[in-house]
Amino acid sequence: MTESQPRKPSVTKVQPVRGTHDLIGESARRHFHVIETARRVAATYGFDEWSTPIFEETAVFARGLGDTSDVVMKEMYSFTDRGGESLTLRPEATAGICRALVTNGLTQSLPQKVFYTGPMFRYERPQKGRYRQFHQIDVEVLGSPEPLADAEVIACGWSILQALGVAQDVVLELNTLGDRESRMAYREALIAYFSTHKEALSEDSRLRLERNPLRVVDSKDPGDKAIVADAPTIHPYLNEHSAAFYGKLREHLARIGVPVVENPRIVRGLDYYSHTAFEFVTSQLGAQGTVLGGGRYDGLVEEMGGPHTPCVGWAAGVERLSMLLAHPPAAPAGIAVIPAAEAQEGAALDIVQALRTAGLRAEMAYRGNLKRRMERANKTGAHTAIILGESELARGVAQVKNLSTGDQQEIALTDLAAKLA
RNA sequence: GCGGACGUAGCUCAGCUGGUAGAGCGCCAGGUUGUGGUCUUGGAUGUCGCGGGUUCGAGCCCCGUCGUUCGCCCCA
Repeated sequence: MTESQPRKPSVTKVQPVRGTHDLIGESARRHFHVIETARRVAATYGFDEWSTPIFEETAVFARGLGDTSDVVMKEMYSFTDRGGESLTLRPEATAGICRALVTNGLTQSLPQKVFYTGPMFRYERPQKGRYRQFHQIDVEVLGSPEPLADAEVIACGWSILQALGVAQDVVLELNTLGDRESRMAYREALIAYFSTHKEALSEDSRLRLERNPLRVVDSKDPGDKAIVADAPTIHPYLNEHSAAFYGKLREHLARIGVPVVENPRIVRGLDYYSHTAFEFVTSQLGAQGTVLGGGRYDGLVEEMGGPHTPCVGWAAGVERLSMLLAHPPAAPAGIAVIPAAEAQEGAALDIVQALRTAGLRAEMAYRGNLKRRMERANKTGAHTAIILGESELARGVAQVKNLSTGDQQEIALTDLAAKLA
C-alpha cells in the first residue's frame, strides 16, 4: 500500500476479537479429530462433502426467519460491500446448502446427501461452548420425504458420536412437529391452554405466547415448567400421515439400534420445519447442552425460491464435541534424524528426504549439537532417533535408537525406510 | 440485550487488616568431548488486563473499560 488509509488509533495490545479463538496444539488436534472422524463416518453413509461461500446475500439467511426472532438483524454479521450489496457471514450451513442446491440445478437430481463443515458466525454473547466464530459439522439429505432418510441422518449422527467416544455421555431426544396441518392444530391447542394460565406465566413466556407459542414449551423458568408439565403434547393432534411418519421413524431407529428418549418438549419455532425434531444432549456442558441437533425442514428450499423439496439434516458444534472428548488425540510421533556433527548434516538431509519420500514423518532439527537435537527429538515426541556419525557413515550405517525403550542398534542406510515403516 | 463472578510470570495458582510481587510446572545454561526422557546445580522472566480516582503509599479500596466465565434472552 503506497498511501496510508486513515487508521484506527493503534491498539495498545493486540488480542483476538471477542468470541474468537485460536486452535493450536492440543486444541487443534481435538478440533481436527472431530472433523476428520465425522467426515470419515459420514462418507460410510454415502454423504458427499460440499463447500459453499462463507458469505451470501443477506436474503439467503434472512428468508424464512420472519420477524419473530431477534436473529435477523441483531445476531448476524451483516455488512454492505463496496457495491452496495447487503452480505452476511453465514450463521449456519443449511441455508447456503439449499441455495447451492437451487442455483446449481440439483433439484433435478434428488436426493442429494451432503456432508459439510466450516466456520459459522453469530453476533452473540460468548460463553463456554458458544463463540462468535464457531465451527459446525452438518449432514443433510435433500429431496427425500421418506422417514428412512430421517432415520439415516440420525443414525449417522449417532455413529459419529460413537466413533468420537462420546456416545455414553449423550442421549438422543426425539419429537415430531407433524405436518403443517397437525402443527397448526397443536398450536391452537397450546394457545388455548396457556391462555388460561396466562397470569402464572413468566413475562418472557407471555411474550412468547404471542410471537411463538411453541417456544413456551421449552421455557427454562421454573414456574413455567410446572405449567408446561400439564400442557398438551402434539401427539393427539397429529393427523394420520404425521402419526404414521413418526411411527415409521421410531421403527427404523429401533431396528438400527439407536437408543431414543421421546421428549415432547423439543420444538422448533419456524414455519419451514415439520415432522422430525431431535437433539443429542449432554449434561456435561452446562446450559449449552445440545451437542448435535436437527430435524426435517420440508419448507426451506421452497422459501429459497426452489421447488418443494423435503429435507432433513442436523448440525453439530465442533467446539462442544471437542470439549467432550475424554482423551485428547496424541501428538503425531515421527523420526528425528540427527547428525552427530555439522559435517554429517548433508548426509542427514539426504536421509530425512528419503524417509519422507517413503511416506514417513521425519524431521531434522535446524541447529544444535547432538545433545540439543536429542532433546528436541524427545520434546517433539519422536519415537525414533537416527544418529549419523562420521564412522557410521563411513560404513554405510546409522545408529537407530528407539526413544521409548532406549534400545539402539545399527542399521544399514539403505534399509532405513523399510525397517522403520 | 439483562444479571452475577473472575482477570497476578508461557501455564496452574498463592499474595494476611493497602507498605512497590512469589511457588510449582515450563523455559535457558552447567554437571556429560557423539545420546534424549530421570536426577542435580544455577539463571531469566511480570507495565499484577487497560485507563482513571482515593491515599504519603494500590496487586489489594472506588469508578470506567476490555476480556473470560456462570445463568437468562436467543438458538436460523
